[in-house]
Amino acid sequence: MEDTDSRSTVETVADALTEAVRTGRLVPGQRLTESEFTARLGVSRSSVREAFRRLTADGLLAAEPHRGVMVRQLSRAEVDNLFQVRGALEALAVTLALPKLHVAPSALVTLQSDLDAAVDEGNMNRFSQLNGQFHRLFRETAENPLLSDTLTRLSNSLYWLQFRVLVDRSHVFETNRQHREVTECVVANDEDGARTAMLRHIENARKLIQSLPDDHFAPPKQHIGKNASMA
Amino acid sequence: MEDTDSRSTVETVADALTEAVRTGRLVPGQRLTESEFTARLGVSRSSVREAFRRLTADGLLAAEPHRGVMVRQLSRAEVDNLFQVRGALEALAVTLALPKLHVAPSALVTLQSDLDAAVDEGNMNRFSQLNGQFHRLFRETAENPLLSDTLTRLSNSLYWLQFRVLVDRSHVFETNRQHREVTECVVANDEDGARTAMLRHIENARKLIQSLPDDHFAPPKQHIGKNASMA
DNA sequence: CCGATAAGATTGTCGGACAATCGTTCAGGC
DNA sequence: GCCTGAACGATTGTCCGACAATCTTATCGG
Repeated sequence: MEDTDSRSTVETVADALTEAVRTGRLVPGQRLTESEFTARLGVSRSSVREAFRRLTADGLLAAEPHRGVMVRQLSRAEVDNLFQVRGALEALAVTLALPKLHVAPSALVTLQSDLDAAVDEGNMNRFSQLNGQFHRLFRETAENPLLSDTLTRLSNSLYWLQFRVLVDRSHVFETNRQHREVTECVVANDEDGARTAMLRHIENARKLIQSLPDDHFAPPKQHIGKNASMA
Repeated sequence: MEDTDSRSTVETVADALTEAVRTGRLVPGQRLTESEFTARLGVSRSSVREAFRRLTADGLLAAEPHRGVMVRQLSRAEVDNLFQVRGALEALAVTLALPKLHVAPSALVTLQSDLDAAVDEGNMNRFSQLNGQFHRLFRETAENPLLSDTLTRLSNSLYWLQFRVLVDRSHVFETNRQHREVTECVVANDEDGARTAMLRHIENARKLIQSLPDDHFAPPKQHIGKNASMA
């Protein structure tokens, strides 16, 4: 705990929690209590609460009134809902990014080479990491911060499930083939083709995730009425 | 005070702030201090801070570290970014909602009649309200809570600008004509037509908003803060 | 075995306190 | 006179302790 406090306390806590989720020390569905982290990280309850709320907004945690927060675990229905939104936004990202990527495709083709190499080596962790970079490249090249942030939030919610799928060797060839399809359409300046290929890729990811056993998902539940602020 | 506290303190504060923004008592760009509302609403600073964070996540307020929060004011670039995302998501809402609205179109056609009536009467406030209901009908019929919440958040950020545009009589005929176009496509079960009409409607709204004078927008973000712009 | 009740745990809210940071003001140096 | 910079006030960030409200769990009685 001898951090040089260059960032704010809340950021430190939030980063620690994010790391714990990413490394799997905290698994989806697991309940987190405030007191647990005030003690472990040596910060006040206020900071822990603030970090909880921030990560909840980021899609990494889920909060229920008077019941605390847990590592977010999606139901199958929520996965479908998320992929509908994700598909629309990733397609938009392709449309916005394509002109820029077409004139300067070096980053994309390099990334594609790395993906191919990772597949050849059977290095699933690296492939998973590069897969994230692939999608990030599109949403950042789109130069729309709102779009990028929204997609990042969706990705955060999916992190665990996506990881479960991507480490499976049996799907990696097909998945990477779809990547290559998108890349080739971008190089060929084929917008419709790139969009379609990306949508097919997203739909494929959805199906792979939905093929996971039930114990990876939250039980189907009624939607929690969040906020109704219009009249 | 004399409220029967059926909801939580934070919700009460958040609702009060939302109402203040909607009625125009708080205008975009205005800075809000915590102490101001602890005193006025008789709640603790914790609750005010929490309410600020919640409304920031909802897109109604904007926060900057160590500088507090203000009523969110978009720059022209942010408006464009928002409308790109909004277009993609409203189009998705149309696609998802169309089958359901086609078999049970009564709510939609009633709403369209009300819109037409509001136009005939020149009742701009009512038209603005019904316009919100029109879009809300699609995103709620889509039965995708994530999509609905995301679109609601975008709408919150736009509320003020949209209101400025909608109260202007000179655009209401064209705007409502586009509504009717969407409605007719839905009744005719023409998905592509409905999507296209909705996208045209959204793009039209963007242009109307961008035609507002500069003082409705936040200054464009720039990293170099050396200029002296005093008034 | 099941339901009702009591005890415990956890969150929601409060009030105060202090440090860190930002914006402004004002004095001094060029 | 204008710019630089130090002091100041205002505001946010963080911590602490306390209590009420609510949820969870354990216990008891039918």
